[in-house]
Amino acid sequence: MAQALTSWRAVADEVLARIRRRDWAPGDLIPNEVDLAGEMGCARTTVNRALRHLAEAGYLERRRKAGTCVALNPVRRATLRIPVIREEVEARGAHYDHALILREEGTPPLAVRSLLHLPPDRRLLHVVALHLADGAPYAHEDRWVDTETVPDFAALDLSQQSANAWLVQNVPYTRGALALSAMAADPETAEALGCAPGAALFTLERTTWKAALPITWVRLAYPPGHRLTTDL
Amino acid sequence: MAQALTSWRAVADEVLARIRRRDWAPGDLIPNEVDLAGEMGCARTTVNRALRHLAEAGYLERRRKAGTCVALNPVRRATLRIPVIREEVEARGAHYDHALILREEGTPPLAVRSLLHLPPDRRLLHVVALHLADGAPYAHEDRWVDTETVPDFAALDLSQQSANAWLVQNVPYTRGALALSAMAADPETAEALGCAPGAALFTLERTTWKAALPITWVRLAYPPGHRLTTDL
DNA sequence: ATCTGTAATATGTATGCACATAATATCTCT
DNA sequence: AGAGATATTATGTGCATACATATTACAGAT
Repeated sequence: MAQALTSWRAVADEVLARIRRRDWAPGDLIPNEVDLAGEMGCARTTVNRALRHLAEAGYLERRRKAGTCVALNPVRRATLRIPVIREEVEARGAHYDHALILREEGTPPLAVRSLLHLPPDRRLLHVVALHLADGAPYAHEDRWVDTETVPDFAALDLSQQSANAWLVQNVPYTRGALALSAMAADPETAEALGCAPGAALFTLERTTWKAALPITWVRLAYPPGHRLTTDL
Repeated sequence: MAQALTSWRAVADEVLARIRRRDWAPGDLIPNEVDLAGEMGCARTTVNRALRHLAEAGYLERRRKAGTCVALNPVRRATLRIPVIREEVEARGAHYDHALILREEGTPPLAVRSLLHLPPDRRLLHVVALHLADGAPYAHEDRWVDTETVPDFAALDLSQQSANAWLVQNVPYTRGALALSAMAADPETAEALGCAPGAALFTLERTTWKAALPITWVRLAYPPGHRLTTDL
């Protein structure tokens, strides 16, 4: 070994370099931790930390006894920042504001009912709002809240704070699902966002439960051109 | 302590339970590692492992000397599986196939040029293909490849294997960017996917570099209704 | 030949210890 | 009071060691 690699980051870098250099090709079994530790001149703990990190990042696949091999598909996952709209807007140096468009009890559409596992006659609170950046439409929010699970929500003054802000602060969820998709702008959404009806909108849907009880379903629709980005 | 929590998972579970129970509310500083280790009846290393895990998952924020506090926003990130189309299709039990629609040298549009940091006159290889699941359109792929960075690509028989499969196997990248968005179907894409022109398509764009050299830009467009999902 | 129990082995985890590092708090000098 | 040096402190990391656990490989039984 030319130089002892004694920090787990250095070890991880070296292993990643070998993968990129194809010293170790996808699918290959790489040396075991003890051997690597010997080669690198550090403790097995350090190698373990490095390899665990690379496995979490998706570069390696590890199985007890079988060993560690280079992942066949270098990147099969990405972590993306889920926008917290107010922060997102303010991070751009813009002034955040939101406007309540609708707030009434009603029967949610089938798609929402089935996602939340609700009976057909169950009534929820329907909230529609528009998020603004410097006065311009930033995102359109369509939300259904189960006021049986979250009774305090009914009394909330939504002109003061956004539904999302209140919910994340006050109702910890135990399970959630996220779906990214696209939708054609319906007339109401188009008007709110100031785009043409039928325009292609990027959407982000989130459903949350507290144990088995549904809390809320929310869909954010962004104006045409909006992109959610991340590094790989 | 009722019961010594001696595995990092148990410690993590306990800490998460306290956060959910609001013993520790968002923004609160939680006890330091030494104290927690004392309370839980385990080594500081174990607590460290647990807290590090929760911080990576986004539940905690940690700063040296300042301490560890409960994240203000429980989930601000999600890891999502990036589809490897062939696998995705076959995982559904469908037969995968792909069809080459176009393959010719040309000047990429401005958006692609600027993403890849290329001069205006630079010519790239343009490849358009359709991914099929049981013969039905599954995703439309629009790709530009820099054949100066990847000379071997020019000689590739794209009817045999997909551009993506070859690239991930043969050209390790050092940097990549991912963007999720929506677009209105242009006539060619609409025809390939069998949807109406102007329909809202969910798109996934990936750009990759090898050091400072651009490798490829690719955009996958999915038929209306397609959703990319993940748990929170 | 197939099934089954057992040994071998690579990774996974827990611990005590030491020292590194970042960031805040405090003290000192002007 | 303000600037800058210094102490303090919580997390970050490395190491040696021991034991746990999942899986494979192999040997022996049927």
